[in-house]
Amino acid sequence: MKNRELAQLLHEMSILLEVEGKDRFKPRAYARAARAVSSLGEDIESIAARGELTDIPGVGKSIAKKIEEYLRTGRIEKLEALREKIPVKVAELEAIPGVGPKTIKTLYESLGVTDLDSLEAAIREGRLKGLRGIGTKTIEQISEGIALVRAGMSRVLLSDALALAESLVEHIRSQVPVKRIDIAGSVRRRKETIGDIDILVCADDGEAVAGALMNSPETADVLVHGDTKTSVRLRGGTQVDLRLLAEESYGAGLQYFTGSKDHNVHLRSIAMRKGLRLNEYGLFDKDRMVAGREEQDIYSTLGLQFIPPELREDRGEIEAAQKNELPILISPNDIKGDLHVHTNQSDGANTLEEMVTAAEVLGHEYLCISDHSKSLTIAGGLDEGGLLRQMDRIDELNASGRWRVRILKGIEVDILPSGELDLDDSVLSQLDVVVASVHSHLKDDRATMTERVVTALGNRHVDILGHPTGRMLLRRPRIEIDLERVFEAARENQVIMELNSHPVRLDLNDANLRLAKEMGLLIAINTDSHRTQELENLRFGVAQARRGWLTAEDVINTRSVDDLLRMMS
DNA sequence: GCCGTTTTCGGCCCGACTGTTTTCAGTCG
Repeated sequence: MKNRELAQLLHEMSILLEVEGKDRFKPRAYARAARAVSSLGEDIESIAARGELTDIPGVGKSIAKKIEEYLRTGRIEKLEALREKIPVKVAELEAIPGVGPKTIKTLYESLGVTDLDSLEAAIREGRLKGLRGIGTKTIEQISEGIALVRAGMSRVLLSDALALAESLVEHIRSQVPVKRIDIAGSVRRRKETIGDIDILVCADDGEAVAGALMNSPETADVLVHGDTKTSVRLRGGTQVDLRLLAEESYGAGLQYFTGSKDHNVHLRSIAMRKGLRLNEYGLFDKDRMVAGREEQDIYSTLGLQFIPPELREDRGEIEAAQKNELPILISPNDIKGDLHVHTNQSDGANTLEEMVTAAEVLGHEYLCISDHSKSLTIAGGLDEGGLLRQMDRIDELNASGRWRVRILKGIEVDILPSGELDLDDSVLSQLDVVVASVHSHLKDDRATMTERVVTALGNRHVDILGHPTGRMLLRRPRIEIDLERVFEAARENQVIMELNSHPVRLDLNDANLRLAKEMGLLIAINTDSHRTQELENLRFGVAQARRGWLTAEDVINTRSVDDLLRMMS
């Protein structure tokens, strides 16, 4: 996938153009194109091959040409020229909170600052003093910002952000009476990683609410404190924005601060076309508010279905809502069982019995035990003999009547570098569910890895491809693989794609899921649990599935155990 | 540079907060 790199290049162009300062709107056009490219569900190369680059919103003739140039040569001449003219390390400087294009321009033109080191030197030598628009406060803020960037202040996992946000909401509730309080922003949209946390409140004593946040045990610093907005930094480095909203504007604020930015811009353009004005205080006809108290009123007044937060990325959800064609998204209650969990027979922490008991408490109808296979020695993978003994044990437990949960026999079998599976077909054929996964030789090149996985999918015993891209959020990138090729092979062989619910994996991602669905594939939402508590991670998998536009129909483990086994046989 | 149920030209989201300004510019979301 070259999408990410291309998006970065387009973004860099937008900043450099802004520093150049010739045109006020060209930088915005490049920024928009960069965002559009980064949220594509498909390889940019495939779109280019079909000649459909200008179908991407924000990409016109000129940017399409530059994309083609990049795909052909790996470079964009115009960007190279800009870099030559303005040799600034945009990504480094832009990461400093409070530093944007204009500041970068000033620092570069007046002081020759091009990166963190030269900026730090300029501060040390006192050369920032006296620059127009930069006073002692700003210098201090930049100094602290440099330290934050150096410390690698980064995004956090959705699971961590959600836990923090929920505990802050509880803290505020316990301190101050509130009429309404909600988590908004990317946490509400359930993005896989989170930059900062947004909390919205309607309360009689707004100052007390802000105080509760500023004094919370998690709070390290107060960044901003005004009448309607307070921002703090938590001990872990995560920023929290608290906004106080009036009751009659609460829905409009919730809509506005949930985002995404692109969704809101698009929504506002629809309002404009209807002669209305939309902002965080409401939807207005001249000065008269026509919606604002409830979020759904904003959408209905604009002639739209209510759009679930997980879809609000301006990836077609607004057009679908206009036509009344939004999918009925899967919900946690639709899930009837988990098809990928480990026990202490391989690298899990709990016994088979403990895992089944925990699944029963969650109300699962079935649980498939799928420990690792023998080549994954570090995880204590099972060989054929060990697996057969586990299967006998499962038969005994199912027969014992101790649980309502039906235990299914499975394995997470390694896909070897050759594309062969790690266990003999004669044993695999006796299992209910075979999950096949790549755990080794993760650095195979794209062609090799694609061939390897496609070969594995050709084994008739494989039911599910486990964590198909192998990525670990904030830790390691996805494997190099042609997903479309893999999806085609999966369709031919009737293999199901896993949506691994572990908060670090969430693999497939939202865009991949949508592509898989469009290509007619079924998805299994599994937890890959290694301990009983992780069975509850289904919550994150379902959220990701919703971001991928999936309905209950698209997901195999919304089926009863009989239907499930029939579909996988 | 992009885009169009007002437009192929003339617009381009908008408000809060901060700092450095004596009336506003820059950043952020």
